[in-house]
Amino acid sequence: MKEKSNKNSRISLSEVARAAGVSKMTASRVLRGEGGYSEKTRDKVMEKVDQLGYLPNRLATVFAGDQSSTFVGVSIPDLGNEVFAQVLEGIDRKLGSFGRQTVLGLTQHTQQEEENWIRTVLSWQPAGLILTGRYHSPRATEMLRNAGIPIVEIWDLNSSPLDMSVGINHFDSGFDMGRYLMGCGYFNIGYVGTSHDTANAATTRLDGFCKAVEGGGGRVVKQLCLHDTATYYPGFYGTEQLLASGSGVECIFYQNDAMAFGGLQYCSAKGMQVPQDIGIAGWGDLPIASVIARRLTSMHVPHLKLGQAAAEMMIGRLSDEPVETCRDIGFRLIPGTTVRNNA
Amino acid sequence: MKEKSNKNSRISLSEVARAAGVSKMTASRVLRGEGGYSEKTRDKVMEKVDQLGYLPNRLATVFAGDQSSTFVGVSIPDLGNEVFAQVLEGIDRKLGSFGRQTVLGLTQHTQQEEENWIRTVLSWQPAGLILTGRYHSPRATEMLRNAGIPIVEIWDLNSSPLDMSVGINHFDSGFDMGRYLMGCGYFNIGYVGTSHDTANAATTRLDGFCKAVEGGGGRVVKQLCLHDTATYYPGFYGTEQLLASGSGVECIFYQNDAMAFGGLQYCSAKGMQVPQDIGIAGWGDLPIASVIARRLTSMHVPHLKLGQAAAEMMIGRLSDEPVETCRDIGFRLIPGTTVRNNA
DNA sequence: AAGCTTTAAGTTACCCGTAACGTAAATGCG
DNA sequence: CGCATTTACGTTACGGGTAACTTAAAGCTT
Repeated sequence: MKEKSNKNSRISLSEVARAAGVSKMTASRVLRGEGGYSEKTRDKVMEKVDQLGYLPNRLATVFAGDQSSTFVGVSIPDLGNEVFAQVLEGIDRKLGSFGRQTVLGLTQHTQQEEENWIRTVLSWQPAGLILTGRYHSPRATEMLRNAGIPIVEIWDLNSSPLDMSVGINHFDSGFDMGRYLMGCGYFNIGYVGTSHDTANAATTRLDGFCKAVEGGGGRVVKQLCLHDTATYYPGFYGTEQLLASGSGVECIFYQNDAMAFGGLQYCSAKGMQVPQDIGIAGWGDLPIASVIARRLTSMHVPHLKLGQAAAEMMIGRLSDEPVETCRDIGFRLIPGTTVRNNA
Repeated sequence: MKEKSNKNSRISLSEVARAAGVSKMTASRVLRGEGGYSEKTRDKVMEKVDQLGYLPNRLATVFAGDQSSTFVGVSIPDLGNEVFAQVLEGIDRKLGSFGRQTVLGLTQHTQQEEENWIRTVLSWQPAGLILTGRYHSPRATEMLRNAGIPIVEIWDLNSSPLDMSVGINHFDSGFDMGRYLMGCGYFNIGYVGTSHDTANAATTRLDGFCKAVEGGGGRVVKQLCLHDTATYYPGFYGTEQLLASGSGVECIFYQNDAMAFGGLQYCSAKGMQVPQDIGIAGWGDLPIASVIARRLTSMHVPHLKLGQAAAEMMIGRLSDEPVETCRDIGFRLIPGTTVRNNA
């Protein structure tokens, strides 16, 4: 009655063995190629494998407990942000080349989503987890500690990680950008970003940025768009609001390049010249930043390399190789031509 | 000796049951909330669950064969292409809201990679598969047919799908763009894209495009960059090569928006005015296309909606609801301002 | 209070592949 | 040729959870 079609129709090892006239164990040995059978037997078994279209059930293997799974859970805040898409691509390609599969989780930047996803994915006995960000809910942290599997926290470099960490120091990158803009002669500087109820890397960047600017005698005017994803449109409207507030900023630093493009577009729509009338600086250095007419001032982070490094650390740990638990992937300021040159 | 830490340390249901002084079965019933136990027993079990930090092992449940897994395999060519990143986001969000997890596979546009991934992911007993594209290797096709699970082929609408299909008619979208550009008064039109050894949606678009242009008395000059991903730089250099070839094209249609941005940049770097000196048309309508100074002529495809539709079809099929097997998600031509207006 | 029904458990078997162990036949060797 | 060793298998048990069945106790009815 009840259709369990796939379960019933799936060919099992026993069926292959029976068809080949050998025991389950012999068939298993042939499939794993670990020896202990004759050529004739091997051919017989392999013939039936092809004939019946047998596909092994990895669930059973892992479940038997003699092997760990080949899954790695990877949590990413969202893919609308090109940066994270590239990080994910770097991770998946590298994991894939080592025979591991990515189980994706989009956390939408919330700890609750992350916690739910962690609970679910742990129930699938993953070989390890790669998580974006260093801030997790208390329950999540507890589950992660108890999981007993390798964990790589990426993006936001964490000097005391749960297990391993790779990323950059966001505070420093914000600080460097602040110092650079001050060096360009700006003092009254705006910031346009999105607001988050929980701590995250963007907030840390802003902290570093403020420290540099305010420590250098400047002023930071913040414009945080509520409940918006950090893309073009909030960049556009955030800029409009900031400029309308009468704060008289001479330069705007954005949470990321996408928002900066939105800002550029607003300024150009209003007939403002960049950088003559206003300076614009982004963060993240999207590929397109080097392809628009004016090179966007930004902060370059090697996204793909970051993803690959995370996957390498995971693979290394899974192979019991010694791995560094904390890796700084670095960033590089791109001067660009969208802020005035102080030279 | 050998550390199998996670295996040994993971708390099992039996341990919870023993701690609570009940049988495994009773504990199982409590956890599934299916009744047949007293309140006192429930509290006792739940107390131990919290105390020991028990996490169920879904592998065992699925393996037992009484439930299908909550995994859905999703293959995507690459995430460097923003379009596919958004499709994936749409899929994962929707699947997640129904308690399903995405197992990712990046196929790098090759059938061999896809086949390998399919083999692996099927061994994990997924509930279903969502595949980008309609062209699979013969072995892959055979495995898919035998798998006995729901399969959604996305992106390239397939009127006779393996199981279900959702996407757009790429031939028609190419045709419509060809007719539009002819209508703008262009006759000598270039195409810049990447070359693929296997059939794919971009090739189908080009076929439709050629049919419209050549059928209307025009000419298409193709410039296919070998072995390159379809992003900004091949767009830039492909444009350079096409213009250097002396074909005298008046307008260029690109494989996608990213390549078109590369072309725009090349033209602007060479001092050519768009659309006065040359027309530029992209495909895909990236979010940034509406944020640059000139609105890029393009073809809009509802990416996020496409992903969500795919996930909905999958969920529907898994819930034994009747679902349409073939869904056209549609496209819309964006006239933009990067081709001359024939009005 | 006897008899019946309901509730709250426990027991057994099973899913699929593999480790560990057992065994019979083939081979090697002096 | 007889004994030790290797090869080529087969057999049993197991992992973690659940379906199906069984059993004991409690509740209800008249």
